[in-house]
Amino acid sequence: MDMDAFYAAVEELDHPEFRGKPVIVAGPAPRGVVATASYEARKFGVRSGMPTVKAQRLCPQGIFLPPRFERYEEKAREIRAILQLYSPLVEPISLDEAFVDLTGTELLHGPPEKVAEDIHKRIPKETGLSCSVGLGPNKLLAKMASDSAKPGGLRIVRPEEVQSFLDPLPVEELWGIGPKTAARLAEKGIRTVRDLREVSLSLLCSWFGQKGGEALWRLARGIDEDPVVPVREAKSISHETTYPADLFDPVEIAAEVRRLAFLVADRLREEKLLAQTVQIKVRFSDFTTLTRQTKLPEPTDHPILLAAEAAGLLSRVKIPVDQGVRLLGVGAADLFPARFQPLHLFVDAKLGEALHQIREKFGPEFPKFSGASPR
DNA sequence: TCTGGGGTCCTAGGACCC
DNA sequence: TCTGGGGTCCTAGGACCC
Repeated sequence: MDMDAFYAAVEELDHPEFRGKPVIVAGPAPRGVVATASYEARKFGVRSGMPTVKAQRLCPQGIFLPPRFERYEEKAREIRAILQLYSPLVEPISLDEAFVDLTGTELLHGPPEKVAEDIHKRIPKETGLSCSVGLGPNKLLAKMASDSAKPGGLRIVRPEEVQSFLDPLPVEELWGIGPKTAARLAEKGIRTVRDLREVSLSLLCSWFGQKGGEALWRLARGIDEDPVVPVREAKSISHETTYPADLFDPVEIAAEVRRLAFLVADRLREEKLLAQTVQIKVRFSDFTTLTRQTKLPEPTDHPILLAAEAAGLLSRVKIPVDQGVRLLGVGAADLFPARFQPLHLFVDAKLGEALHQIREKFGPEFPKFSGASPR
């Protein structure tokens, strides 16, 4: 199940005066990008991922709105609750998309075809938002079926129809084939799924490696054994910011890294997790991007420890003289449930706890990251 | 036109060990 | 003195998805 132009549709729901107009939910120009464009806006060529400034040029009469994620999350919860009436196996892919495993639900809810129709009618009726639904023998085909039904449709792909459904599609419509892989395939004259299916497994592996080749071979045949998994453990948590203007002051850059590390610490604590790996990401004016990571002796959620590690990683990065810093990011990986109190051998655990409580009470802008604090 | 923020998974090279 | 082959862990980068 995949919601149609979800963020834009929620805005139209909340602002009836916007309905039928080109609504574009986007980060602010000049550096923002389009998150979702309504179908009305798509007529002008506006697409998600497109820089906001370009969307403004293509569609000057567009209604440009900043995202309101909390509101979208509210609607997403309503939608998930509906899906969960039909199966306990609901796997959200994002706020606006989810897999529902209907295996074995027939006695309770009737045949999957009927359930798909039910969901397709019920979600718009109960949430006021349009959705597309795809039914297939596995996740790959359900996903591709719903894509082919957009907007507002329902598509059923039965096992015997799999190849005739996939064959005429361009390879880039396969879930997992992006622009790079599509371009490499096009160089070899492979444009449709049928073309791809005619390439032998061994040739694909010689081009894309063992795993890559096998993945393409299976995609072309609609083979997918991935189970529907209702709850996945997070593998990493991160925060990153693209600055309205590039940063040049090393003191300010370091202060920003510490601020982001504190945000990551907040989230680790909220989710009751400890991290043993700290990562930073730096993107320069020319868009070159690098990452540094390090493994800690023990997992932690301590804001000062995490900030110190992140700052240490930053000190390993040589910022070219002609480059400013466009983006900074801090991430945590190697996550463990915080079942036991971490040892915190070197930094007072009570200080970390106090910082967490201050930020809970007064907000994440505390303490001030002036850039003046020493490293 | 100039490229967000949050993720996942894969590859490749080097260190280290047996 | 110089040498294999395999495995694991760590790090950096890249492709892809929403």
